[in-house]
Amino acid sequence: MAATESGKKPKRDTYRHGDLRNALIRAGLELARTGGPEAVVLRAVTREAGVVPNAAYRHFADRAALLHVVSQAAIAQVARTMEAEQAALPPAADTTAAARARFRAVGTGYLRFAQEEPGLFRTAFHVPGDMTHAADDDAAGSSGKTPFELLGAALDGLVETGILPEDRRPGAEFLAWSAVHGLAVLLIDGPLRGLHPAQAHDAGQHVIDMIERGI
Amino acid sequence: MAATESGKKPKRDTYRHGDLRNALIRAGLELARTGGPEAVVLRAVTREAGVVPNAAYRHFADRAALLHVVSQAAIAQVARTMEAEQAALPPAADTTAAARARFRAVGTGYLRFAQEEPGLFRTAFHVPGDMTHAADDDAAGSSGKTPFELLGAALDGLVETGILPEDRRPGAEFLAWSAVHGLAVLLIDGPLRGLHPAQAHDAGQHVIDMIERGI
DNA sequence: TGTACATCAGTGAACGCGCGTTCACTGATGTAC
DNA sequence: TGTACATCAGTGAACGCGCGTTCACTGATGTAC
Repeated sequence: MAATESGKKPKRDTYRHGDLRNALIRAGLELARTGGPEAVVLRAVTREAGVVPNAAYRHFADRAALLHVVSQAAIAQVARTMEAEQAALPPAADTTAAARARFRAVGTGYLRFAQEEPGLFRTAFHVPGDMTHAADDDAAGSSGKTPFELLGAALDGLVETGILPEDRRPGAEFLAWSAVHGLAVLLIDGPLRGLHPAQAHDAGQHVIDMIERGI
Repeated sequence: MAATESGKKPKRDTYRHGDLRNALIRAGLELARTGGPEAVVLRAVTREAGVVPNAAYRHFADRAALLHVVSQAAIAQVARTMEAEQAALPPAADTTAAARARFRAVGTGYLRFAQEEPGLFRTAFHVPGDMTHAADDDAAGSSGKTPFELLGAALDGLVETGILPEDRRPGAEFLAWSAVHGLAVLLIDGPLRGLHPAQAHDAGQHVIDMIERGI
């Protein structure tokens, strides 16, 4: 309605876009952020990028290929949040306390991401196996470790410091992951959705307590 | 292509259907069984029931209303599977062992349903709060308890027999549910999908072990 | 037991929608000479 | 430094699809007399 159309959408002055592939991924992340993986709709993504729908086919084979890349980027963000949680840890009294804290930070970071970015979290989990093996390309500035690898490293730390008996180590990833992921789902889509962030944090700490005791 | 169209779909000889509402629910469950909640598509459901699409509007306000009822029915099936798991328990040595076994059966039944009927499981979980409060109508033959109520009763049993200290009881539902539900998701949509049923069962028992120790 | 009539379950046709994907194109860019 | 040309990123138009939902209808059923 405004006279000049107000330039809200990215109007190019060049014929070429120049960075369309990345622009599409960014637009995909933006949509996934709000609406989860099902919101990563090819026509919406290209609209967002200020480009005609079929332009996407210069950079991705089809919608599934685009969504896959967006999903990988979301997974990288999960991993980065987990690493940030560890990096923000205060110095620990001893190596045992440090190992415990690093382990707990893995879960806390995972849950923090789920709470703060439910759409991206669901998108990250959308490609079933991808949290466990590294993405092909390394999104800016992370260690390149997957969430699963971070969890594994933290569990190794528990074993090294004698907190976790060595014979309990095998399969421990899936015990810890189950509990934390389950809470994430209850918080996002389940009966705990809408919980106050502080209460959600408490619930997370209780689940991690349970894991530490029960693992 | 066959001469008589082979009568695969339910051809009515009456003008009226007679039981369309239930037929639509049954068709919805059938579709949900295969494809989860997003497969409960109004046109597919009516097609399955051998009726014209808009006929559904005589019995449901819209697609969402139909899906909600289908979801409730799926929840009732989860509860029934859990109760069946408890009912199949061998006689226990004492009340303590009995309480433990009943508690474990809650989780085992939940996981069994998730593994055997992933589509219905996802449909049951589709309405966020509904596993925790009773459905309006009581689907044939169950106790009418929700999965959440069955879990609560089992936890109460642990407290009564002194297995679970009373001060740990509050909030214990969400610890147990998180762990079991998380495993269910990993088995259905996650990195554990495609696990051999026996291995999946083992994983379930390990998660329940963790809960018992850590709760 | 028989007839008139109101009810309302299911029909038939149509709508507008947004989707993923295809095709032939055009024109800016960067390279070779 | 200047020109010719091949490349290929993005355009424009169109497709067929299945979806949820609406409308005016029709005719079997069950009730009132």
